[in-house]
Amino acid sequence: MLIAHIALPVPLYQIFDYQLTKPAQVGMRVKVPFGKRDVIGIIVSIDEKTEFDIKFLKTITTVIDTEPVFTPSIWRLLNWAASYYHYPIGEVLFHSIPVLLRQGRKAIKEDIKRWQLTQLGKNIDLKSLSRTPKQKLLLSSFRNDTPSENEVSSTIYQELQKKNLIEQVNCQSDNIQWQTNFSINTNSIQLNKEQTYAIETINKKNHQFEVFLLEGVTGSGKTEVYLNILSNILTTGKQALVLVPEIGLTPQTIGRFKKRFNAPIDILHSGLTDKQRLTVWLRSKHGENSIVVGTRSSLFTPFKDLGMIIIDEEHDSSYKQQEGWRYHARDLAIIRAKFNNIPIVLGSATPSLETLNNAQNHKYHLLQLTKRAGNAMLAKQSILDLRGLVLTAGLSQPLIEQIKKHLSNNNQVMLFLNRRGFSPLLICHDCGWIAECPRCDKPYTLHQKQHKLICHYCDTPRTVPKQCPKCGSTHLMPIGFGTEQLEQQLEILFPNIKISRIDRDTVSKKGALDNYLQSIQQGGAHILVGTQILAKGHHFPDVTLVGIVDVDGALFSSDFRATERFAQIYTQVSGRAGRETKVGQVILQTYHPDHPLLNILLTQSYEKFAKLTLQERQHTQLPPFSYQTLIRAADRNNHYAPTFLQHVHDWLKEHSNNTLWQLGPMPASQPKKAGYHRWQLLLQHTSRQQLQKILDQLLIVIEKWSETSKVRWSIDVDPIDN
DNA sequence: AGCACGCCGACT
DNA sequence: GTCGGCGTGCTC
Repeated sequence: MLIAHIALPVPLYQIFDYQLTKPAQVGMRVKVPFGKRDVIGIIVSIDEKTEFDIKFLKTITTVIDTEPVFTPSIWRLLNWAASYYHYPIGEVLFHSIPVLLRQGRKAIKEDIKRWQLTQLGKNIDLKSLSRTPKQKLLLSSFRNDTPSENEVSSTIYQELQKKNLIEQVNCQSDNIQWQTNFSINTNSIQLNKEQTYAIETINKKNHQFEVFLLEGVTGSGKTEVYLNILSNILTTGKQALVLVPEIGLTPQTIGRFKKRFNAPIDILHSGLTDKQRLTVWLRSKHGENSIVVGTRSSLFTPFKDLGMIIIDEEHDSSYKQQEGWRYHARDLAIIRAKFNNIPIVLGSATPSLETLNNAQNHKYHLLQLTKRAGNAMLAKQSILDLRGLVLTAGLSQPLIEQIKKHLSNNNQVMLFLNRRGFSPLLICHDCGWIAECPRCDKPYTLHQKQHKLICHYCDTPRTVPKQCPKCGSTHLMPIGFGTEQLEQQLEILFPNIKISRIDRDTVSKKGALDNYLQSIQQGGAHILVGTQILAKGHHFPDVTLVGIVDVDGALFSSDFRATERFAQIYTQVSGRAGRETKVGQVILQTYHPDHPLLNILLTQSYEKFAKLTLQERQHTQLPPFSYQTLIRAADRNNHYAPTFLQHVHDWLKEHSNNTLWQLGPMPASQPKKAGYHRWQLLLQHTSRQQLQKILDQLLIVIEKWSETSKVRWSIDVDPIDN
């Protein structure tokens, strides 16, 4: 009797066995009875053995697929990933496929429907449609055999169909290979020596696994290098995968890709419907597109013949999934490239220290672009000592004077403040009561325009109280400042200047960011206020002054990666100030003007900072010189979670002969969230393999403990705490 | 994760 | 008297 071992979309480190009576292969989806319900599963292996009592085996209801949903290399990747991240294989497999496939939809392209003229439509006099000009235009375009696409609303089509002038017919999905018509639209951009060298080096080795780190300062032409190496891959008929950070999908960059290659390019962005996602997935699997550009989860797109992976802005933390299966898309992409034996290019102006370390050890091939295009000059950078100065919404008088100066030259000013809202605190002036989120025990942030208090930890809003609930006083004061207040102050200080605030609150509406960008691109005096969103990716050619309103928050954080993140943001930002003809200026406001990090960044470079910080990490045995895993646990009574983690700690201590460092159990960086008390235990080891082995054993025992079910626990391999 | 079973509190 | 709260246990 054949027995199929099935992974199910449940959070269990377990495979379920079923009788298999129909032909099927590993990697296919099946429908099976599971408890009282029917679920979709994926066949992980087929043989004749089972650990389970064979009498009680249920039988697979249906085999959904006619071929495996996973390509061999994705299959290998996902199995590797499930074991590396210690996450249930069922969840991993299901996470990686489009939603519609998870729900059991057939993995085949739907018949492509096409509109065509009916006999009546061919012969009817166009004049009869003169009262409906749009229908007339559409009909005549059909007659001229130039059906204009998207522009026409679907209702026009339906009207014509009602009049029996056009009809829908099925047509064979056109199987035209893009390779046959492939061409490259070369452009006139003159490559510099460094670019040429990078391109040649990568092209020389583009048939085998190798990790390239393309370290290119802002404006040094990384995209042009990408386009050139992609040309080379596409010319051989292979496909390519390009990963970009979450907000990095700028229309300009995508436009450049589409312009350059006469081949289908698919973009996976958050605005797609499930159906569109499935279509891209299928196209890619069947080799019908040349390039897929997308964010983190696009990593799991199957390809018929993948030839290269590019990770743009590889240091960006949005590549790390922060809930559920906490994988790192950059790290997994490297594994994927290795399994596929293809090159992978990591691009960044400010590589992560992990990646730089690998480059220094010659595990990665380092290629540098140090020249800014068109001889753009580096910005003047200076520290503004805030001690003893009077501030208005965080702005010192000297900074305000500088803003004035730049605006009067018809230039633009960018101000960074990594804090949304009006003020991060609302306090009662008479009794000191603080408005706190009861679920998180953290102060609410006041959002004045929305007339709401919003908890920035769990996102729950509430109305702003008119009175202090403790003493009844009506004197409630906002303390501290965020982008909203900064914007408001700037409107008072510069009444005739355009001001755009760009943060999560203002760009959440669809198209809002595009509108802002457009208005900014038009040029002229303009102040941009924003959080980190502003730092990423966009080109603001007329910005000549960048002000970092509050750097101290980043310098004195308990997270050992905070300085790295600050250095990255700072470097990216200062790289954006000024262009060919205009010298830029960057001003940092701080109460700690002598902080060594600031001085290294100002007088030297990100690279120098990175080298020094890596040395420090080596001395303190922090990543990348050791490997970490975070075990989290949460409960409602603040008792089960810490005791559970204490047991984990004790068990590990007993079973790891002192080579394992443990920190905790301790309250998580956000000790209470959405009604749950959160605890964590940090594990650190100098050997990745050893740590993996310990985790393997740990999981087996954790699963057996009865107290485990009393907590919500999770495991985070290579954590990046936010 | 679902889903059922099971045992205690406040309601048409 | 029941409806429903969520604690507990199980799923081949």
